[in-house]
Amino acid sequence: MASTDFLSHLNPSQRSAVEHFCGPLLVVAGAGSGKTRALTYRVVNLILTHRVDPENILAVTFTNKAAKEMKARIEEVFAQRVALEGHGKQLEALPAIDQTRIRSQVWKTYIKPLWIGTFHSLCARILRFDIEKYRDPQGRSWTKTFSIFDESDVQSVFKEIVTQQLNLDSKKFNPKAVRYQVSNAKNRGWSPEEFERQEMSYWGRTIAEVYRLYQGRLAENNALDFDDLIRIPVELLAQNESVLGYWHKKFRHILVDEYQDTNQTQYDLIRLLATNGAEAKAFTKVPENWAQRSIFVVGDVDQSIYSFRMADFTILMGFQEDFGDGLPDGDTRSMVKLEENYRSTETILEVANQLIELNTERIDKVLRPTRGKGDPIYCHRCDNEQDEAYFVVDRVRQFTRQNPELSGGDFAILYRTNAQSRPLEDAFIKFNIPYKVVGGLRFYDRKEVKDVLAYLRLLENPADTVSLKRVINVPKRGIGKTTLDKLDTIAQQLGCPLWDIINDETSVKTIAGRKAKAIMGFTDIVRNLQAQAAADTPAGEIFQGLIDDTGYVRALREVGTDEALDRIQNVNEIYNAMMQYADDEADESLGGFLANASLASDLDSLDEGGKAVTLMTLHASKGLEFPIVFMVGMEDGLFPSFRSNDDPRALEEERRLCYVGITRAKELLFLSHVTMRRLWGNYMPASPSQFLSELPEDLIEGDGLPSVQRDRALSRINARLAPEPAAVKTFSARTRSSAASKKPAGLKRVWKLGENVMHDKFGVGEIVMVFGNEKKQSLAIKFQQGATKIVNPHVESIDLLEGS
DNA sequence: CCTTGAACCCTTTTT
DNA sequence: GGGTTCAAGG
Repeated sequence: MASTDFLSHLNPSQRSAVEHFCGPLLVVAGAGSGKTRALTYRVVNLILTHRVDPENILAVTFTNKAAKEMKARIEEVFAQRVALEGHGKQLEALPAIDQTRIRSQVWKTYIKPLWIGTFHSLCARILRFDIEKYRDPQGRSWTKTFSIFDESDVQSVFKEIVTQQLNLDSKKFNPKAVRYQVSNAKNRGWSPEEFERQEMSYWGRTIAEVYRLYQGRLAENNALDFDDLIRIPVELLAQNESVLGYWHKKFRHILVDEYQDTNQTQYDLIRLLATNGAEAKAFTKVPENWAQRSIFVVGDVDQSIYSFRMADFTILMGFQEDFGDGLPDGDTRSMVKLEENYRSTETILEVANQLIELNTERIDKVLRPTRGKGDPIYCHRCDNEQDEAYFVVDRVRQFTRQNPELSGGDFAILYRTNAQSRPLEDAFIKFNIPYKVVGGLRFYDRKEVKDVLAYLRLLENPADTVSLKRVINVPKRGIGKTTLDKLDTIAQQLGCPLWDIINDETSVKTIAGRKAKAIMGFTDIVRNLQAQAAADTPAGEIFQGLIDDTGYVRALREVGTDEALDRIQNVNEIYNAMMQYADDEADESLGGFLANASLASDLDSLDEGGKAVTLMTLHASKGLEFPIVFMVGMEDGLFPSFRSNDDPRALEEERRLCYVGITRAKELLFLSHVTMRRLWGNYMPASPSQFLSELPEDLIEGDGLPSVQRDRALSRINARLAPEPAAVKTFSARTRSSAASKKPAGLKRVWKLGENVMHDKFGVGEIVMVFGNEKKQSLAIKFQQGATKIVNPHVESIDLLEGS
């Protein structure tokens, strides 16, 4: 077989994306159009056909999970080839020992040298080589053993600066809001000074000051946050020609997935690497520049859902101008569109297409179905979130009962906010159905895991005072706040890390008096373990020593509660994670493991197709697919979020998020909303999401859309799903008089201020505010019962009262 | 110094 | 409703 036989699995557009060799290429890839396949095969093709050395390839993925999958798929292609060429057989037909040998050989030759990962993990890797060459504008520097602060570390630093160091009014300067501003500034590539220039007010000056102090704090701790992980390489490449030259020369072929979700700094990084520092346009103007080099980006503007962390899809939209030939679609050689969808039924695609067409900021593109029509979308209206959870569980049970080939892993429940998982979890527990929540509390966010990791970080990086403070009295050693404050004050006055103070016997004795012994007990343990770490002892061995010496597990065992035993389990799990990392990456170093752990996310370990039903946010679902998808909580204010109320661009992003959710489904899609939702303890009325009224009615069944006749809905779904007796009876759909009395859609009325109205649930009220335009109105109504509510007249049943 | 209970945020979305 | 933070008492 020719060396390009693997290309036969591709359609013509995919094939032209994969076979493109040098120069720039933008791949506009709709949901489910096989872009992962295109990326994977492109890497294979570069190596096989064009003889590109794997170590010259840089592929940026959006999640660690995607990186892992991509490596696995590339490995699979190569392993099959070696089996065929070397043994004349399919890999599976060979003895197990040969399979293993082939795989490990392929891994070593082709996979390990590839640079595949997220922006964050790849940058962490670059920094572990080169961070010591970096100086920030204040002349500060970091060492290779830098810590990566996670979000909660960062939050606590901000809180300390805002409320203690600067003593600001936390009403006006909410530490979280300030942190968000600083993060945004960093992702735009703004220094504190630049921020001040952009926001010339007391507010702006104050944020800039916090930003300055925060950066100082990071430097003192020899630490970086997630934003710095990208920002510092960018600054380093911009300030150091030889470092830039090295990486530019190394990464000849750059691939970026989910390009619509890159932000300014990430773009700068890619640009610097690709062009050796030149502006994109200037670089492209000289064709020879691209002689042995390419930049290949894949994305879909309609799936841009991360603008809250400064992702900017106009970067993708500018690619043609930037790197490309800028020619129209028919003539361009620097853009390919993948529009054939292999994932979903025609119905699902039609619904998705019609929804997303309401957005104004897009690249024109449709998803063409390749599969059959499929079943209608089913939209259900529930009384409250428990009712909704039971609806979901009910359907899952019925489907799995009637279709033995289905397992829990074929179902996904998607929601807008993490907090929505609770009622769903309760229902799954009650009916004893295995489920898995993605996101929420990460493994690495658990207290006991953070404690152990803080110890480990301290071994690598003694300047990490945040970690030091976390563990100095864990388990309890009688080192309290007073003692710690005394030591900390001195350290700050001397401008040295806290560790340097407590590591000096004399100082400790002077400052801490009778607590000195407790502190020295702690420093002895840490010093001993640090020596091991410095001698490159494998991470696993250090971990064991740590657990023994600190008595961390012993203390938990003494507590003896179920919770404590769980924690011991999680501590053991860290060891497993270390072994796993050492295996996967052939790296036993503590530093490697720690960097990896800081960047790990819950999604990485998600096992699709397992027994457990997956519960997650719509954001987390990007890139995944499931045969059966439930989108719950389709209510105004929740989805779309109330924060997008008066911001059209934010609303478009919510709509894209809805589009992402819909296009996850392969076979069946369920939508649901509730009439009453519990918020901070008390029930609030909720009206159906405006997105529901934006979907094509003729493709949707069920009692959830006011305009859809219930009869038709019930007949179809009930015909397929036999009714469940007993336990599920309490939540089976019951006739709602209000649903039956709904006005037909299309009868749209322009509502005016001051009109008196009758609402079918809340009674008589007066319109006190009108939002939106004639096409899409929402009303603030002050009801006689007292409450004022914002309602959507297109989906709520409202009548005008005579004489108003 | 550590435990207890009241006050107090909170719900966008995440590498 | 629920998890975290902060003050008072042991």
